[in-house]
Amino acid sequence: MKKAVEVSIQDVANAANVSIATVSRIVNNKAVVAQATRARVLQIVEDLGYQPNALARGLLSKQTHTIGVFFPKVSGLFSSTILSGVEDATESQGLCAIVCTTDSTDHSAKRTLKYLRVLAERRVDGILFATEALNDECYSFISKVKIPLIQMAIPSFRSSVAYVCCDDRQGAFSAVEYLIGRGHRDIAILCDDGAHPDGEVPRAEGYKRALKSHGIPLRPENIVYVPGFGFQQGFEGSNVLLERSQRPTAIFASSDEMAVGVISAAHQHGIRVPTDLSVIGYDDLQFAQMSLPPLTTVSQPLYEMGQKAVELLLSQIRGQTQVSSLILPHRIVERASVKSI
Amino acid sequence: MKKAVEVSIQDVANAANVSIATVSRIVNNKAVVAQATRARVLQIVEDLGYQPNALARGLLSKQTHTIGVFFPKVSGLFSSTILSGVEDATESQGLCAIVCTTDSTDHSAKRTLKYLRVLAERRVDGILFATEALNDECYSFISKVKIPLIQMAIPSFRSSVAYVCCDDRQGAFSAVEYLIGRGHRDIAILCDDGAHPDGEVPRAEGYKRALKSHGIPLRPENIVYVPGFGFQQGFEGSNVLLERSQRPTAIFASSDEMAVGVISAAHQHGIRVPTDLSVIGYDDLQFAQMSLPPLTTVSQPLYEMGQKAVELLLSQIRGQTQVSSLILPHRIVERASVKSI
DNA sequence: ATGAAAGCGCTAACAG
DNA sequence: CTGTTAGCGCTTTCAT
Repeated sequence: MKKAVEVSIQDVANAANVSIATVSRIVNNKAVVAQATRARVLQIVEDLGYQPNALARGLLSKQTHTIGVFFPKVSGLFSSTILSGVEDATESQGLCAIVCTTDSTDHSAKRTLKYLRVLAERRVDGILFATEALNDECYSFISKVKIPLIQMAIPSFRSSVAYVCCDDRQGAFSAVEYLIGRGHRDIAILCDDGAHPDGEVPRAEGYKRALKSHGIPLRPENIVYVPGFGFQQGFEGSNVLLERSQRPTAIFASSDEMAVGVISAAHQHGIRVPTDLSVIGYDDLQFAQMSLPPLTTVSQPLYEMGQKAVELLLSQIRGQTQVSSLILPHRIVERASVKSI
Repeated sequence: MKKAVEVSIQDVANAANVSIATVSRIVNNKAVVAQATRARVLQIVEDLGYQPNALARGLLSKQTHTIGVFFPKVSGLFSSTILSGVEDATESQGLCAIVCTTDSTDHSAKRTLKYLRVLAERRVDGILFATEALNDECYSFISKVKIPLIQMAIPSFRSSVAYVCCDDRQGAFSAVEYLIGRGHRDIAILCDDGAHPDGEVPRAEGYKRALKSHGIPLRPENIVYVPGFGFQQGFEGSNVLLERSQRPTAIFASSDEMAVGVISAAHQHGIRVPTDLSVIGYDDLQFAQMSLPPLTTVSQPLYEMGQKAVELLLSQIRGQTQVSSLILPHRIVERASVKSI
């Protein structure tokens, strides 16, 4: 017997003694077809296990119902939370998502470019790009082949590409204000030194503003830049802070992983969190509630971000020329890593 | 100007004054073509930004260089580590991976079935299935459409489907033996009650054997079954253990998340880890090293598992009828959650 | 070395 | 209501 995937519309037509056009109509519920034939054909479709060939369809319709989703290589839970939102949205819309991982260590973006080419050949309907700013070469490729594109988790500085993200400056502002509200005055920040599109570090900006708007003088040594958002960076970055004679009473970490790193470092120094030191994180990943103490943090709606990105992309695919960007709200999730003083 | 993706082989042929056959030969490096034409055509391909249409190619070749990868919905880091291995392997092989999430709460596997149908229509070259056993309906669908399939992370009980996983019984045995080697005798285990293919709970089996082989009597109340592998399950499941008058000196948790849950519960009870209680986890996910104390655990090579699965799948796709399964080695990673007594 | 033509599986006019 | 036909973009004989 033929493999089920090898039976074509022709086979069905033959078996049913109708033309392939009729089979097509029935399978796609187009036009009116006699009840009798319809039933007969449907039965045969069933018997033969006929599966319409999406390649042939796509060739005609110029739509593949497939999108590509790019994530940085090693981002763990952060990315997979977004992906989860993306995947739920695509699934419910009848799309498929191809995952593409970018290599952040490779500044020429060779891997990204390779994927882009592959996706273009496959005629994906659109592309979602997370977390990293698109470099020029990649961007020019995408705009040359004119594939709809939405940026996630980070604002795009190119006016032609819409994005969905949170306002990091605001989020940081809230976090620091929260700390201030709990009586803290000597607050440090740990942040990634990665160049942001506009050259600033939004979370550091938010931090500065919060201090300023509360009339708290900025101590420059309270801002420490580290290379990345990981546990290691949090751990090492906080050491300089913790070993100072006058230690800050609170640390705002730019990610939950960093925050957990801070807590570990504190622990090694015999500093208790939150008794001796308060720490607040950013993201609200799954493990924020699993840490000891459970982490107070700025929650980003990552899952929703993925969902919304798919919606935006879809409306762009459907021909909406001007799609607006989306700034999702963050919120503080209070747990137990901050003490009032 | 035409979108680059809309340039067809015909356009190139016209512009170069050759037939489409010649363009095809050049693009695919088939047959011998005059140096002059080759150069000219290549130049035009470049100028026009011609991208061969993968759909058309696939229609002819019956190969899509695409595979589908199934993961349970809420598995976070566990799945994404495997996925990372899968994606690296597919990328280097010139394949694309479509992520499909299964809904573990839905016992009829509606979502899985829907995806399976979609993948069949797209004529994916193969399927990778992680973590959950395939239910009968899904399996019969796959075998009907004859799509090559490899199971990951859990052994398959169907002789026709190959798998790559670790030996959980052995892993559990090692974990418990490790504990015994550190002087523990009163050891509890927290395990998922999910039905395993063969109806047993491999980690519980390994636990029992380890005790037995060291002549330690089994206390039935030391085995506690919980519904799942999460933090919550670890937390709640360990409570019964921790509130007992005679508390075990060590707990073997069936996952790192559970282990962290145990540590949190212990903390709440004022029980120090590892001073008052030792705990060992399973998986060695990224956060195992971030916990306080850092978690001693059984490391599963999840990333490698994903890679190997792709290799197995590929050899099956390439026509290897008998592909063998693979049991990857685990190892104990010593950190700081176990004390010698 | 190159071209013409068939055909992969399907949809969409256009006839009947 | 149903069949015929012309492609969609490509690869692959078979000629030349």
